[in-house]
Amino acid sequence: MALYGLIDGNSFYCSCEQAFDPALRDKPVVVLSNNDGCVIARSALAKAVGIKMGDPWHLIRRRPELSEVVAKSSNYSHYGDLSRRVFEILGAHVQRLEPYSIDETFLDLAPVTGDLMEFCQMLRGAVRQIAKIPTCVGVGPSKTIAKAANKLAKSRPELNGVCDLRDEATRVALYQDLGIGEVWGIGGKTAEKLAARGVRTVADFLRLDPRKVRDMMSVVGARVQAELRDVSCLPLSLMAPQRKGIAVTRSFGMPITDWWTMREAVASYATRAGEKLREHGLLASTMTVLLHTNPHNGDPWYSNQHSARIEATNDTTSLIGEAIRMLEPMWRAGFRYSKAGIMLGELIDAGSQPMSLFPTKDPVRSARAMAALDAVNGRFGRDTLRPLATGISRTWTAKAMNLSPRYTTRVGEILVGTAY
DNA sequence: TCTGGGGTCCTAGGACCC
DNA sequence: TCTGGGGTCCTAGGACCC
Repeated sequence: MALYGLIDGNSFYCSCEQAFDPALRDKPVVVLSNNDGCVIARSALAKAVGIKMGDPWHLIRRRPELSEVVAKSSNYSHYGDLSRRVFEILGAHVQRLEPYSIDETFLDLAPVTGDLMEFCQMLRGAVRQIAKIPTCVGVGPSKTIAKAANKLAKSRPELNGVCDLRDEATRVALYQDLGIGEVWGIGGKTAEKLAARGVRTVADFLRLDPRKVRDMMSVVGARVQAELRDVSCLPLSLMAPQRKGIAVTRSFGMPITDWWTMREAVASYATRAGEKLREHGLLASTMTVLLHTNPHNGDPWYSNQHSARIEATNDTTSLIGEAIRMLEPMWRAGFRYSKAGIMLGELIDAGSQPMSLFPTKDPVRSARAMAALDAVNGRFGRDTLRPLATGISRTWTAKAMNLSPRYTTRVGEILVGTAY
């Protein structure tokens, strides 16, 4: 009988900062993204004062009631070191484990003899004592159930950090109240779709005909349902799979409008991508360069990406050369399209949301929008802008590459300042 | 209503995860 | 002024082939 455990670090990045600096342990702590832009991890106290994942730091720091909050810039090499340490400690007690992310790993608990709850508490104690990281453990007959158990262990203090869902009657009772969106593999979109059909809890979801689930949610949903029904479909994978892509992407704190600044940035991303390739012992045979303007400020935004087959390499100079070659035409086009987008917004007097006009069923608005579009294309060239459901954009794709990428290097998701 | 059938390969887009 | 970064998998649909 399969038996899985899932152990993960509580507020992992924050716990790492607190492990490093004990003075932070009784404070609300957040860890910030690149450029200290937004919150990517919150300690329990930070969650308690209402800080949400992704909250922009520049807004939080202005609120007087949050003046106690300590913010740390992210330090991924530090977190990686502690993560390896935690996995080492666990490996000393569990023969088969599958690290799943930087802060969590699945455990094969089937071979454990004796009291399983005591064993899980022992693991927690070892990690807390040696690595100074607090953890929670979920236990169940499938990975998905173990994930759900882990979540419950976190949200219910009376469980003391370990939640055991081996017993079917316990699960059935819990599924009555467990929101389907809480389940591993069910995201916001799917939860919305299910809610529209009156499916809100795991219990509701398990009542659905599996064929209907398959139709609605593809094999992914079918698998989730089976796993929740105690049919384990996701075995433990002991070998880390080969990387399929490597990405180096950054946004800037300020709009970048100078070509040489952008060129240098992309060169440094290509350099970093080369380092990662060599670390993994890989060559890239396809490269993608992405670039977009700030999508948050209400202006029409520009987004573009270009992929090309390249001669398999992990050489820095070659990667930089390819990246710059791809970047250059997109950079020039970005200015043109941004200007065109702004002109369109002015012409249709749509304020900051011209994209919401396309497509529209209102014939008057539609006609006005199309007339504006014609005017813009008259100025900037045919087909500069075309109506799309998701926004004003122009895709630039080389259709010549008909070979399958073996490994992809994506270099640069770049914020270009809109040029007026 | 019927329109050949069965493949492969590739891309774009969507959804999800941490 | 200031809004993350790095991944995976699945599907639909087009091009192409015999």
